[in-house]
Amino acid sequence: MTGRRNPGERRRRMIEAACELIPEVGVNGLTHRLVAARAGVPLGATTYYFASLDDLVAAALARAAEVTEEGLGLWSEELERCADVPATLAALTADYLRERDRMVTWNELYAAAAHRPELRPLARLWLDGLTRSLSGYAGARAARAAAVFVDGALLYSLINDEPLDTESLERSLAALLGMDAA
Amino acid sequence: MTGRRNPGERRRRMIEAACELIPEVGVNGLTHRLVAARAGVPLGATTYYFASLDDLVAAALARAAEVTEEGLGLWSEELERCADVPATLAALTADYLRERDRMVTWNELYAAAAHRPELRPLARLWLDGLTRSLSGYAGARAARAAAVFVDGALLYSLINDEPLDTESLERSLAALLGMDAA
DNA sequence: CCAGAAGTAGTACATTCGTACATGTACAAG
DNA sequence: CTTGTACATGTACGAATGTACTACTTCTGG
Repeated sequence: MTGRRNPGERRRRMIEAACELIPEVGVNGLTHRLVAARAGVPLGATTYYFASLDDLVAAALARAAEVTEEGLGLWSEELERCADVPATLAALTADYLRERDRMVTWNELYAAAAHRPELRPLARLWLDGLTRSLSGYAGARAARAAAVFVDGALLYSLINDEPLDTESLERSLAALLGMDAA
Repeated sequence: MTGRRNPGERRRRMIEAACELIPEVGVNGLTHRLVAARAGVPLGATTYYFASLDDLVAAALARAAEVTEEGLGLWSEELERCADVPATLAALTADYLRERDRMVTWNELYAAAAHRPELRPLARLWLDGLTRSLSGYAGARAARAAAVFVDGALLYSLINDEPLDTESLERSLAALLGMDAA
């Protein structure tokens, strides 16, 4: 059923292969041949299913954004039923920062979006979504500030062997989310 | 005097050209020919002065880091003689965020460092330096948290047309820097 | 003045790339 | 069965790239 003749599956495999490759070689390191080899499809398939390499890259980044949005839904649920929002958010962030491939992929998306404006809405999904999730527990400014801090922590984890510890995250997020009260 | 025969000058010009090009085409978009054309030198000069393209890129990123470090010195001085640290830091950051080319270049460095560990010390200069500067006004944790937030704001400015406003920055930084007191 | 080193510049080459294309295969509709 | 259409695949090609190389010029130390 998932054999040769299966357009949807093939397309999905190539996007998945591209997603795997982005953390390894970067967005600009992607090539048709690399994706084809990883996906186990002939070179021609990559041009048959994607009008250009940019399209393939965009599809892969869109898929990565989709995965991130799913994760965001889980965060929302977790935050909703927890007692201590800053502590829970800190714990979620700490776990997240350990998934290095996701961090690298997301930063690649940021870098790509900096050069290609059409990718910016995609890049904004995470920060805007997190801000919206946090809006239930703090003012608009505080929610956005906390989201910005989480993104800063992402960047930090990229270039430091040890990401920020959970306690630092918790204290910082508590300070930011509570800043309207002060 | 700065005419044909002037090795130091030529090297400097090529590095400067590479720095100019990074915000335009990205680190991975750099080529010998692009740098040579921008610097106004023949192609051969780029391989005569740099063992490989990676060396050229590394030299350009090192130069960008040098410029950033100089800017950091100015921040330190400004913070030292000001009355309100969070407000001053917020104002400095707001100005900084408007220099889009610098933001893009710095994010390119982060992305490059994520893939090439030897660049990480370079990428850490800014965040570590800022943390050190702020250590005079808050605890180690708070100083680092504020620096991380500033980096988050950098990322935010990359993908949003309007960077964070000064007031948001000030409130957030005040909350983070004062979090030990709470 | 005169080697040899250092710098300059143009060109060549193997490789890799994105993409086009010709050919072949499977399958649904008539 | 025939035919048209979507899918599959191998190959080809022009363009661009990193780098090596050769010839030439300028400078420096003896």
